[in-house]
Amino acid sequence: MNFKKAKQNRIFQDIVDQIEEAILSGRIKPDDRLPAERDLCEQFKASRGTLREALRILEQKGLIEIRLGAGGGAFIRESNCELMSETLAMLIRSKKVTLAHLLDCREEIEVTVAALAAKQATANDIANLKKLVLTAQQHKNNGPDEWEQFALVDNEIQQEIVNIAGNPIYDFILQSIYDNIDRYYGRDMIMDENEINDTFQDLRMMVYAIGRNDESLAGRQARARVLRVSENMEQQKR
Amino acid sequence: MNFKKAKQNRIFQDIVDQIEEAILSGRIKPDDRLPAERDLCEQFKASRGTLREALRILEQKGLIEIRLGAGGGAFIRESNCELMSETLAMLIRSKKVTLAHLLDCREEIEVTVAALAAKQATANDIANLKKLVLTAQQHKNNGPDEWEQFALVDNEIQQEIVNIAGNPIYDFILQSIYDNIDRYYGRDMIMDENEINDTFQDLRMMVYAIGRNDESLAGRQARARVLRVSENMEQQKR
DNA sequence: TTCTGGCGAAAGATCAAACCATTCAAATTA
DNA sequence: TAATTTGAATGGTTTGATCTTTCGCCAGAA
Repeated sequence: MNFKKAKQNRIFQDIVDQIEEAILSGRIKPDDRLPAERDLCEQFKASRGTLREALRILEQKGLIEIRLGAGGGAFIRESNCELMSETLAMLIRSKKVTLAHLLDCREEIEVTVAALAAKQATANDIANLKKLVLTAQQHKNNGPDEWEQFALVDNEIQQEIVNIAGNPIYDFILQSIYDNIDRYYGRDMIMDENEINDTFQDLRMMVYAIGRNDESLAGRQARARVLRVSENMEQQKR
Repeated sequence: MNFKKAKQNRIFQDIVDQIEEAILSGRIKPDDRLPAERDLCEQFKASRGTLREALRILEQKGLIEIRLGAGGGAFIRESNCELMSETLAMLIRSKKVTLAHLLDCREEIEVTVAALAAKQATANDIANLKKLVLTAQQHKNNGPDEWEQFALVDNEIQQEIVNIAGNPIYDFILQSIYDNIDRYYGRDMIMDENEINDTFQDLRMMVYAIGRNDESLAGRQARARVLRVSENMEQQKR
């Protein structure tokens, strides 16, 4: 037999479970506010200390956000991948994961995602992508003042490709990886004209490949693109 | 500018940071025990309630485990991917992720990992894999009594391949995905003789491909293998 | 000698009742 | 009208007591 140890009942855990269930089942929605601590104590018939331990756990799980002062309290949060990012960050801090691991993983997953997107893209998806590429092209041609916006559209395209791939797990993983790469390098990425042009070509080709539902080409282009980004980072590091 | 809001100083957060730093930097090691709550209060000059909120957070992060009774206390835990699994589990419960997403993601990542392993496998790695395949073959040939051990060796081989790929992020992600698939299906996987034979052939071929450093073939074999597992699951579901 | 039950200390779990600090908004004042 | 004051709501922290679980030890029984 293989039973798990029956953890002793801890009141705060029961409170956590109840609130968590209410949130995840959608019974209470993002931006809703839980009753004040003192009221919750009444409802759960628990002391404030115990209740607060429960709130700490929910807060750390990213399910609620606690605001101070009048009108404050525990607010339900939109779920996001912050917790996954934090987990990765811990693995990095404990030296189990390095920057090279992050970059490699990003490369492989972006390739996978691009191929998936190519396999599944509908006419509608492709039209959207092409529109975004046009926008990017305009920003590029309008000169250095709009390069920042170019970078934004670049991100939008990447995001759209992940959406087309249709599996939110990749989205969460990639977001977490980006977050942690940013912590190494800072968020800002400086490109000169050549790099902008190269990046744009990569984008155009990748969208072209996805438009033709060519998985293999899309994957290759995705790899080319992400390798260029990695190189750019390596240079700025020095 | 893009600063994060400077959260007001919360004492328990400061305590969490200090202990977390001590753990992740290795100043205190797994199985070490923190001082008793009442002693820690002294050291941090904080009340027990505050200290306990900090311990709750550390416990939730999987960094410590709290045992009750005499000789109990807060013990440093070996870091593992439990937290990542929990995160995934929450995404599933909130309906953002489905079983199909898990299976797809598993498929793509195992393919990626097999290809990486093929690219990087050393002679030593390959020898290890072949030894494991031989063990599996013996268990298979020894009949139904040893099929359970066959399954174990099967897992070992998969684990070894992830190790050869050399990027722990894949390991964490895959473990988390397995954990969550198990929660759907239960841990036990029943195979008949045909399935055992097929699985063994997949294994053999995959190791063969890795042994020849043939990324493409390794990837294809990995896909064949994981698809077979998925099918088996689908059947048992009915 | 060896097993068993009970006792007491260690350590976490919980409770209760304060008081402090922050924030918002309504009331007051210049 | 605009700036300032003030009060209430709400989370943050403290203190100290009590309950519960667990472990080790020891005396008595088999």
